[in-house]
Amino acid sequence: MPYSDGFILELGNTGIQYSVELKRWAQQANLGTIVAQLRRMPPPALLVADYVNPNMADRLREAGAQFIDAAGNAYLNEKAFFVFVKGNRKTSVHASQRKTSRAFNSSGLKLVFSFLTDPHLVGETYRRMAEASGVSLGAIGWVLNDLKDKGYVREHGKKGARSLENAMGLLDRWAESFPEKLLPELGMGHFQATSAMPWKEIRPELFGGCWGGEVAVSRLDNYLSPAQGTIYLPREELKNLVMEYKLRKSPDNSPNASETLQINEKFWLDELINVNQTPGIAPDILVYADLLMTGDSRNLEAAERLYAQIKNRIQEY
DNA sequence: GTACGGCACCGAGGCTCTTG
DNA sequence: CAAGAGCCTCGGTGCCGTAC
Repeated sequence: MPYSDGFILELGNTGIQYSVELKRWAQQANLGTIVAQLRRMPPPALLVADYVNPNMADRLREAGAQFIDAAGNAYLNEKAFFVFVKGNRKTSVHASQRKTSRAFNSSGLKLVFSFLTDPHLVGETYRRMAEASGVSLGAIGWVLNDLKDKGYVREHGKKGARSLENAMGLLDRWAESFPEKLLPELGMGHFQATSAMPWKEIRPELFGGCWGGEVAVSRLDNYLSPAQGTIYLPREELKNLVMEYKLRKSPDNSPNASETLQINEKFWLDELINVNQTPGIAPDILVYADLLMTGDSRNLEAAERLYAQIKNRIQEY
């Protein structure tokens, strides 16, 4: 039985009806996204995945997110029953084979990012999209066809005018794939700042960059005081920023101390995307993805408020 | 003629399997 | 268990057919 955006599953004869979110894989990086999606569904909500690893199982349980997977792992916690199973191995039989999805690979994610930042771009030509997103012309067609298949882009009229459909659903898919497929390509390393709260001193906008994550949301939304800084910066500016603020390279596995900065490549172009963004602050959807990725409960709350703002912005189109 | 979208080919990178 | 080879997937380049 479908509801607006998913399915209802009734469990045996218990009379309990779950809203179901289907995930092909459930990796740690996606924890925040998954929990946020489940919270938005009519309770009780259930994650159905092909495989949940033991670490992920613990974290989902801590977050109160119920799940079952194809390898026999589960966390179900309703008044009538309690089930927690973890540690069953993934097998090739259980894992559904990965279907290649052009729309949510790194080039697709860049293009979708441009669409969500400026929905008008969907109606432009392939060449304009390529220019604005930094994705090659040849890749645009693949991504658009995939988006059409999945129902996120619709063409209408003889002229083939395009528009975004279910933009918030697209945002969910984007925020979910971003940490896994695009972010690993962007990381330029962790750096140690000289002060304990480097975001008070460092101004990435002087180098064409901006703050993401907690620092960004703290400036959009007074509620959250940042604990960790993420900067998006053009790759060629890294040396200049490091020299200006006397940053030291620290190991990638270093603890999340407040003076530790994560610096990522800024993959979009301000001039080409029509962004109504605050200077020095990353586009809202990127901040949203950054917050979800942490899985931290205060960040999830901030992300929910940001989600509402993004929804208003996109619906104005 | 020009701008547009589709498509085929190619190179790079990553993953997996096998062998020592 | 480690290292190397091979395969597969993905994204980019560039060309071609078409429509205006």
